[in-house]
Amino acid sequence: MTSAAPPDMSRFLKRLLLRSVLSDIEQEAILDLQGRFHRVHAHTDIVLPGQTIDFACLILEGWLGRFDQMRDGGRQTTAFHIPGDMCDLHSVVAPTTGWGITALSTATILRIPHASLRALALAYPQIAMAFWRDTATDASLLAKWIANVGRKDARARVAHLLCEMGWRMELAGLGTRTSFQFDATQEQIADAMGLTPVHVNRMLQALRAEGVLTMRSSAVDIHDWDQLADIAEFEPTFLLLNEVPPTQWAGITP
Amino acid sequence: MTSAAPPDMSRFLKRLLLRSVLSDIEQEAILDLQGRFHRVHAHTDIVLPGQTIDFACLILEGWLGRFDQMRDGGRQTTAFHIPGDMCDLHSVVAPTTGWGITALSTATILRIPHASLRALALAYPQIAMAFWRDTATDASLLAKWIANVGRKDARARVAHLLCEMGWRMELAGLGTRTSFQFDATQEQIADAMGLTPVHVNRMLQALRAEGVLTMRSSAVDIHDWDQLADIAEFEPTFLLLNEVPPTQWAGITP
DNA sequence: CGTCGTCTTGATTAACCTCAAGAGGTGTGG
DNA sequence: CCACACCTCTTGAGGTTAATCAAGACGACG
Repeated sequence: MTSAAPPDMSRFLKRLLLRSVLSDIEQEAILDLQGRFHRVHAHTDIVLPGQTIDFACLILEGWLGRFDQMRDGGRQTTAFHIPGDMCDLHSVVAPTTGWGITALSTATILRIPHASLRALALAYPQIAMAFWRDTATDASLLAKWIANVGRKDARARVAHLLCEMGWRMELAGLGTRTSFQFDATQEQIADAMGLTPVHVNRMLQALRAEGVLTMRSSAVDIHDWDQLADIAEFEPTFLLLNEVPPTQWAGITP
Repeated sequence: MTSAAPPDMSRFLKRLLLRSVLSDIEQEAILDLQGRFHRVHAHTDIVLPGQTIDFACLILEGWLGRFDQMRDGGRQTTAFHIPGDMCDLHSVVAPTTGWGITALSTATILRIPHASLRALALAYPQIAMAFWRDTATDASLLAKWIANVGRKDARARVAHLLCEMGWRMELAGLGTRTSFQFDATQEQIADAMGLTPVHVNRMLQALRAEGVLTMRSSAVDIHDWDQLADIAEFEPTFLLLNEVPPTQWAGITP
């Protein structure tokens, strides 16, 4: 499904402003970006591995996953993306993908032409820096995921994912870090954490039994943030929120 | 150990030119970068997790690892870096690190001030794009590592690492993909692959027993590239070499 | 010559996977 | 409105991979 673009770059701009300072003119330029509106069902692949693309995907609603595919068809999710994320902004400088993007829920996205994004980056050096910083943030999350998958046990991995998503949802204005909507199936979590769905199930049960959280339908409620963060060895440094003074963080209660 | 900077940006420029097109003026600007020369011993930490830095590390000789540290002191290496890599170029836009950098061998590096790099990016939009692209390449390798650690068994992980290093060494002009110097200890490989040194040892033995490679002292010789690539499910797409027409690839025989 | 780092080997253990089956919920078509 | 299919979650039993623990061999270096 495709239609003309309702202008809704505000969440994306807000995300950039978490880490970058942009002038009014630069902010206007971001808000003026145009894209093609799409609505996709859950389990739809939006970008396939190996494709060369000329657009980037801005999420308006729902959530997507970036994945790498194995020969046997098995998938490893390498990143989760929520509304406000331009989930493959880096494809502007690397349009031939090794990865794919899939809709993990029903989602609405805007496809923004690379040409527009490149034009902005070339015209406004500070926008180029902000885009570069966004890619660096993405890389920082990837590095943290390597550490989680490589060195932590299953329970800590799941705990860390929930801490990460809590922070990111709160930063995106979609709930608080201890209470947010996250309608991931246990299989989707497994694909991301390098585990099997069965084992994710047992680890979530363990966390519930410890009383640190509940997950009913798609609502995550973290009852004991400190304990969950302790289990996960969660440190928010990797979210790269130090780049801008806290006064510019919108709606964040530390 | 520190001294005045002998200008040796040529490897770094060559690396950028693998994926980006830069004019003569832009290339000159890169070559004119100045840095502070350091010689470090193996096992020296160059950047510690949590530090805020105002320089980036260009490797002239030897090799470094980027790592994440667990509470118990255990380390997960998230990237290996070889001569020509500016291993934390992304720190220009994210100077407060969640990671650290350590010398995996005796190495010589140049510390390039963020200010110089930022000035270049702001003055030359195409250099900004090239730096952004370099960070995207870094992120692409990180994503591939997640997939390896999350979904492949130990033998395939080790095989993939050797394929990756072979390609990168060849691209950097430091040998061929089937024959290169790689003086990693089995413990360093284990830290990177999410394994124990004991198990890395057994996997290397298995690969040697299959006749696909030999590793004596620091020399890697891959006798059967196709089989090793098959074991590893290695596809070079993730190295992002499609950005520039092959005529610009220096000294590569496909 | 002795020490230290690295590699190697063996035995045991633990974490996680695989396979299998059932329960609960939801959407769909007759 | 009910029957059925399908998806997700759950539980159990048994199997496999890789970790852990321990010790010896080898080589480099002082």
